[in-house]
Order: sequence, then structure tokens, then C-alpha cells
Amino acid sequence: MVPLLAEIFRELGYEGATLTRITARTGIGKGSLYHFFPGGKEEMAAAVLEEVDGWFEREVYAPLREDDATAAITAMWRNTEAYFHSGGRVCLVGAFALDETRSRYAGAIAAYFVRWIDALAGALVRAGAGRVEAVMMAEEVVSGIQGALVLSRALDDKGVFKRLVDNARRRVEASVSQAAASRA
Amino acid sequence: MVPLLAEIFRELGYEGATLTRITARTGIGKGSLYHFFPGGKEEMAAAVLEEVDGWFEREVYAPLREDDATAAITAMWRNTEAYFHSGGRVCLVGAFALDETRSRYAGAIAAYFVRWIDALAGALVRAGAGRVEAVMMAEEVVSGIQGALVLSRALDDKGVFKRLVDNARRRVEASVSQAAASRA
DNA sequence: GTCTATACAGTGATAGAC
DNA sequence: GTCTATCACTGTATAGAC
Repeated sequence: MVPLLAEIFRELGYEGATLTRITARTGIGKGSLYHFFPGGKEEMAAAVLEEVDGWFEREVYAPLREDDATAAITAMWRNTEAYFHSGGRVCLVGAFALDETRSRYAGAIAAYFVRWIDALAGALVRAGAGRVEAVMMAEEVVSGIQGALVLSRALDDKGVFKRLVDNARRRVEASVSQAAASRA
Repeated sequence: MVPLLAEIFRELGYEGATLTRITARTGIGKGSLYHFFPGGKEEMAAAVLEEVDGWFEREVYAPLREDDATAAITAMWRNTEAYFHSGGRVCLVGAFALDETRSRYAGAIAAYFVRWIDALAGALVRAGAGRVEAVMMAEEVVSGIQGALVLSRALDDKGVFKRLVDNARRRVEASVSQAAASRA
């Protein structure tokens, strides 16, 4: 049910996701919605944010922190490309960050990105990159994915997303292998 | 007046920018608004998109096409950083692209980005880059700015925007000077 | 738990006085 | 041109039958 809501908020944004459209798309009546989410729409969106955050924590951040660095980074590229349907699906957190919805969920939004950057930077260090360089590169990657989503949606062209993400991956690999070589 | 509207749509998004909030912030009554925009909110947003597009066409795209390539690219970095208030201001076109507002203005949204990429790629070619490489780099830059806006808003940190844009600029400069050197 | 009916504020939009 | 009043409608939210 929460994944259903997530899809609706993703496509329509917080303001655009009216209760009428939610009931129409999910087939769940208003009564039922308010039974599960007494806090109304605000609570629904909070639950959706938590669900999205949970998915990334489980599938991306935790592996980046704990697993073999190179393997986890490879999995990150694969999982995020699949998650965002190669640019066909928008990032809910990024979309919320852009308008005044941000003020409502500022903590959750910032935490999502901070933890992504920190986890990736840690993995890059373990893969051989320098600390400062790793943080910068992690910021670049996370920001780059958001930009690729915006641009591929704007141009309605998934190829743009794939090209941009591929390039980011190549840049990271080049930088890591160069750092490893200079340490040898 | 249109710039006033632009600021409101930027901050609140299309759905969030209600007529009540527009009249409250601009001090212009509904009667006057409908006098200038008989098509209502949809026409207001269209006018705003056109105004934004006009600004970029005049201040960024035209110089990239016509002026000295290196100077125009330098001006682009300066003007976009100023325009977006170093990440404190969001890109209206990018924000519209993310939710279902996109379907309403798909043509204008795509055109804004296509012309930016084309103009920048042309300037990069004139500055010495190869054609394919220039297009790819232009996509990266435009996408990178959008990503930097999302991330700096999400983290509420203008420093992130500045770092990311500075890095993008350095990458472009390195690539151009390298291409120029290999041609010599 | 789910539905229907409904409350009431807010929506985009219009008409008409000034 | 601008304002006020008001329209029909939709927004979120609630109450109560089942």
C-alpha cells in the first residue's frame, strides 16, 4: 500500500497528489486511508519517505558501509539505475526538496542524501581513494544522479540518463584506480 | 510582474502556487490577474516559462552561440551562479519537469534544455573540443547544475552548490585545454 | 475495516461596481 | 484597471452506518 502511495507522490508531487486522485488510483476509500493514516496526507507522505529511505538503506547504504567496497559500488550503480527505471521514474526525495514541501520534511530529506554521500564516501576510501577526494566524488555522484533524473525527464529521453550515469561511473572508476596506482 | 510570478512558482511549484498566495505575495487582486492573463493560472505559468527562457536566451545561449567561446563559457558560469543565487534559488524549469506539470509545458521545458545543451556544445567545439565529446560535456554541465540545485536545496547548503559547480567548471577547462593541446 | 454522506475551507474563475 | 462579491467545484477531514 505504501509503495502504491509512493508512486502517486512521485508522479504528482505533494500538492498534486490529492486524496481524490489517491483513492482513484489505489481503489482505497478515504475512510480506509484515514484509518491507516489518522494524520492524513501529511502522514501518508511521511510514511512514503520512510519507505523510500528504508529501501535505500537496505539495498544501497548498508552494503556500501559493510560489504566489499568495489562490489557494493557496482551494486549501487545497478540498483539505482533499476530503481529509477533508467530515468523513467523520478526521485521522490529530490522532488520534495525543490518546492516548499521541503520545509515539512527537511530532516528526512537531508538525512537521505547525507547518509548516501557518507556511505559512498566511506566505500570509496576503502576502495583506495583519499578522504577529501572521496567525499567530493560522493557528492558528485549523488548530485549527478539527481541531475540526470531532471534532465532525462525534461527531455523525455532515458538515453540521457543512461549516458550520464555511465559517465559518472567511469569517472569514479578512473579516479579510484588512479589513486590505487599512485599508492602502489 | 512576471518576475514576481516567477519567484512564486519557483518556490511553491505549479500546484502549490494558488491564486490566493499569488495575490497575497504580489498585492495584485484576482481581477487584475485575470485582466492580464485571461487564461488564468495556466497562462501565468506559461508567461513565466517564457520569461525565464528569454533571460537565458539573452544572457547565456546567445553569447554561447555568437561571442568568443571561452569568454561566453566563463560568463555562463558567472551568470548561472548569480541567477540561481548559488543554489538558494531553484530552477523553475527543472522543478516543472519533475512532476505532472511537465505534461502541460513539455515543449517549452524540453526546448529550454535542448537549446542550452546545443549552445554550450557549439561553444565547446569552437573552444577546441571534439564534436561528440562537446555534446556529452554540455549534457554533463547542464545536468550537473540541476543536480547541484537539488542537492544544495535538500541539504540547505549553498556550499554544496558552489563546490559542485566549481568542479564542473574545472573539468570542462581541463578537457578543453587538453583537446587544444592534442591538436597542437 | 470499509463505505457513504457530509462539513467546511479553499480552489480557479467570473461578473459587475467603481 | 482594480477591487469585492460570488460562483461552482474540489480540497482535506470527519462522522456514522454497516
